Amino acid sequence: MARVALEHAILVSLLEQPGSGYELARRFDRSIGRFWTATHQQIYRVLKRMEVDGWVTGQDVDQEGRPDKRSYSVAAPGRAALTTWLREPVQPETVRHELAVKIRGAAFDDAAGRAALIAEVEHYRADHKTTLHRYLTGEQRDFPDEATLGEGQRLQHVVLRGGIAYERMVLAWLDDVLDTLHGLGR
Amino acid sequence: MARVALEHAILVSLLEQPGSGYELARRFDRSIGRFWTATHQQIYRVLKRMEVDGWVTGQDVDQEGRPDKRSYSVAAPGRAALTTWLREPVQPETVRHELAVKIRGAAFDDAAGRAALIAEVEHYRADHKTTLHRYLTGEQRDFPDEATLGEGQRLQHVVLRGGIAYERMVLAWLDDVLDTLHGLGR
DNA sequence: TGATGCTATGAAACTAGTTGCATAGCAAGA
DNA sequence: TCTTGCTATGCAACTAGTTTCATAGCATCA
Repeated sequence: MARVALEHAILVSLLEQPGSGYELARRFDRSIGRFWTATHQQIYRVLKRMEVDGWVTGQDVDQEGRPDKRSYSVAAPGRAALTTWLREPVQPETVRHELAVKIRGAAFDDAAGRAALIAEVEHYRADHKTTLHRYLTGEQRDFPDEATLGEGQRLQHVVLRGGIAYERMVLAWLDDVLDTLHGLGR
Repeated sequence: MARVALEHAILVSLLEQPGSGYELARRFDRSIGRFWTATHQQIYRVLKRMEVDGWVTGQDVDQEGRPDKRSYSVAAPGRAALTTWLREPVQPETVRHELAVKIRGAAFDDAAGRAALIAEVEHYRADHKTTLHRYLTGEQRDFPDEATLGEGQRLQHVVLRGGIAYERMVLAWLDDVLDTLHGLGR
């Protein structure tokens, strides 16, 4: 994992669209969540540090009908830091796939555990199916015509296509997993 | 991410085959690395904790031609802890995909940065191609005939098929990414 | 008016994971 | 003999990430 990569994910998100910690947390649950996850506590803490370092500037915004917020945008040093980081070598992904551990672990559990795992896999599959539909809906909405897209949008689109390909791959694999689990009893 | 999931990944690995911290670290770089990564420092530390907790038992093994080692195997409380964990709900994966951040970040860099990114993507692609070939070679070696496999092996195989599907998906997506990046200049 | 729920921010304590360094056995080859 | 390289284990310091708890504005509805 790259050092302090969350900072850089936040810089990209704020360059695409300035916003508050709360808004960033929601993006990290949605569009950015396709490739990065973070809790709101982590985001607020890192934003403070970035503001102290001069990477971002924050200003309080009065809102009607809801609490005030503090909106951030990227300052020149932040943009310079991002450029430096962009040119560093990409680190290999760190993989931590709990379900795969449980599948291999099922070899050391009994029939009841096996049944529980099948139920879990089905639940997990339903979640991924929902995610895929959300991505596809978002794709229709945000990228209807490739020819009219700007460069930033094309890059966002290709990342989204990665998310879509990932979800489709997962769904196909989970079918394989379910077939395998059902096949064990026989 | 599940709480203390590394312990459980170690339990599964030790149930499949007892071994030392060093051996575990290598497995986590190879077969287990398909779905979990950990450094040797982390593994040694967690193994100590697991031994204190009575989850595993370690014993020193004299070796000829190489340094002595401490080999661990799973004790009854560890096996019980694993069973409990196996039946807990699966947590959604936490995604941290640095390359995706960099691709979206490329919208805020110049032509030189774009060229550097293309080189990085190509390097990254070569790594994944190597990984795919390693998986396919391992599959031929370890799972030549599905009909003769035991239950544990079938479960290991379906996890490996997941790794293979993942690598194939990544390679196809990286081609899409490269096309997109090349298409920006025009 | 009280309950619910979303928006909005944050402190504190903890757990997990990384990085750099250190040590040592033993084999093979220059 | 010296160097290189793999096997084998570990400490210390640090950074990243999670969990729990707390606060407060404002809208809606019962």
